[in-house]
Amino acid sequence: MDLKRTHYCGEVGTEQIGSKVAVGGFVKRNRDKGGIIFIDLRDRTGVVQLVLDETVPPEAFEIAKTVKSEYVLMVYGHLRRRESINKEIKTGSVEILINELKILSKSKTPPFEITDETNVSEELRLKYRYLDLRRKELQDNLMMRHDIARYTREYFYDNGFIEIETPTFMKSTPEGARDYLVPSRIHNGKFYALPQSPQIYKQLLMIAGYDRYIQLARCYRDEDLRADRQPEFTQIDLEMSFVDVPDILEILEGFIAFVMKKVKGIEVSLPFPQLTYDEAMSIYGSDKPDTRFDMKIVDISDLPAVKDSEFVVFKQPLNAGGSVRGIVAKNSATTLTRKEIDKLIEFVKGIGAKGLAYIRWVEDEPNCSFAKFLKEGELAQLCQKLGCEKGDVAFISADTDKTVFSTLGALRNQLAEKLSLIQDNVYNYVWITDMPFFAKEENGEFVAMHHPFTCPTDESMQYIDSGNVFDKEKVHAKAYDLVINGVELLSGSIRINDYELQEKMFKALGLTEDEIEAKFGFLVEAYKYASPPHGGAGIGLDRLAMVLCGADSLRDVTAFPKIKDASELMSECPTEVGVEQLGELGITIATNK
RNA sequence: GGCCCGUUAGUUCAGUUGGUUAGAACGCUAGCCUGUCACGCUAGAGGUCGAGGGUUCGAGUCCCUUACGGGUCGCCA
Repeated sequence: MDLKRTHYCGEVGTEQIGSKVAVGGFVKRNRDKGGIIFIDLRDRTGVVQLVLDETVPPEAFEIAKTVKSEYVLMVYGHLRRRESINKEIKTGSVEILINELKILSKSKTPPFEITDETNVSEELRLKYRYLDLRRKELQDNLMMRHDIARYTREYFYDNGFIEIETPTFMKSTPEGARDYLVPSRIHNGKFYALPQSPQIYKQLLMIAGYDRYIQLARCYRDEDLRADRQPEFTQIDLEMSFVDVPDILEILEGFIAFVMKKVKGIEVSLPFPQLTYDEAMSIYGSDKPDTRFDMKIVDISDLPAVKDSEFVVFKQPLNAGGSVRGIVAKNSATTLTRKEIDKLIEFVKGIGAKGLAYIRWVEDEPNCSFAKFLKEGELAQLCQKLGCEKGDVAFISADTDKTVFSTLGALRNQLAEKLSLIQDNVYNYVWITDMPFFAKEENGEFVAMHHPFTCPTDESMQYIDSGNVFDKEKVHAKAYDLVINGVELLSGSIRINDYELQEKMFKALGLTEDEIEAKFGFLVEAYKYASPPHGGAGIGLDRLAMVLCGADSLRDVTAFPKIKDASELMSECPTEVGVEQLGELGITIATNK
């Protein structure tokens, strides 16, 4: 059988009129008019119209009558101009007059129609993912993802990076995210871990002198999913020697600009703005601020109306070392009715706030939820400080700094969505630098905010072994995140390349000598053989694709994604395995639900 | 693990204070149709209302439990 195609469906045009063509594809639609039949044939490039009338061979006409949606056809014919042009599709001015038509494969009636626009439930689409993937939207997304991967390699190869594959079976080091474990058959009772990132291996590559490394690395984290979090994902992983923070930011900015130019045709102006972590938190209440809209947080703790207030909601947090801060939603007073504001208050309660004070200024006078605690003129002062004018609504949060920031940060995003403050096709970039090294757990223990190999800033060194526990909160790291439109797209740092400092940091994190030796002994040992200063980053390829495709979920840029409980609706994995298989691994299952 | 939302035909949905035989559109099946392209026309099939229990003379509708899906918090060095 001759299956050789001369063209893709979407690639025939007026230039080929008169020529013989052979195309294959899926039937999008069969419009049988009785004496004339039109079939829309689709492949990954687009759609072309086939036509059969009394001039074509009767066998072909008879077969065409039986053709249904999603059948796979191979057709041969002549390309000709259409009588009436369809401006909606790329190939709308031509059609193929059929000589021969073969049904290569028949299809059951699909559970949903394969259309460009769909409102079918995602559950059904994921169950029949191979059908969903026939749709243009997903094909376009996966093509764009392919382009991103291709230009990523081009950019980094051209900048002297070499691609090296690191193991996906590695030693489990249960710090941070939960590892996916792989049992060993040969070593019963022992386990490999799948990498959460190739972090340690790439550092070893710098010690080995490979200087500039890149890998499109599959990474795995056994944590609960979100729209922007899959248990397995791809990281553009890179590491460079003989660099400090500015050198790495430059290379990374260049990369983003290159991809934006190649994939989206957008010129990006460099360098990107930078905010320290502390600035980002106090201005936007978030370490991944969406800077496409303003709505900055204003600290009003010092105003007499707040500082000297008898309002217990303000008084109590201030006495406990917290603060009172607010944001203003401009021109929102008519949209944000009392009912809407109540909903927003419920929303912030859901994320840990005790409540929310507000000033709503619709008519001549502002309406304030705590007016009875204000003295003459204080409301005007409040409004002035906040920047709240007629037509605006101001929201005020009073609590610990941490809660105030998370409340207003989340509220800010919520308001932007409610008030449609975000334009399409706008990309805003911001570096977040000088991250804290330690994060305090609820039990009071300190863990590494980034990872324990992150180099502290020069100014922080004095606090590391000062012996004062509170100094730990002052230690900042040479770590940076790039945030695009409120999405944390990449994260990186300069690493510690001095084994003595590394041991010190491990100890500051509460690891004993024995634990350090057991978990990271080989890494500490490696650094004893000298290492150039180095650092790097991991760029979320999936998230980059999500942002560039304008998708809301990683599922829309992943061919076969997992759902919330980390299972796959199509194959229904994970599944149980037989006792024999488990026996070989020396595993017995203790509990069955 | 907590909280919130959803589940009615193959699909997307409607379904009034609880009241006769649960509807529509698309899809599907059959027939007709020589310029359609969201083709058109005619006819037709298609439902344990997610599951279980309860209240009631009577439940798609009210209550409880549960399953499944989504969002979010915890979690994600």
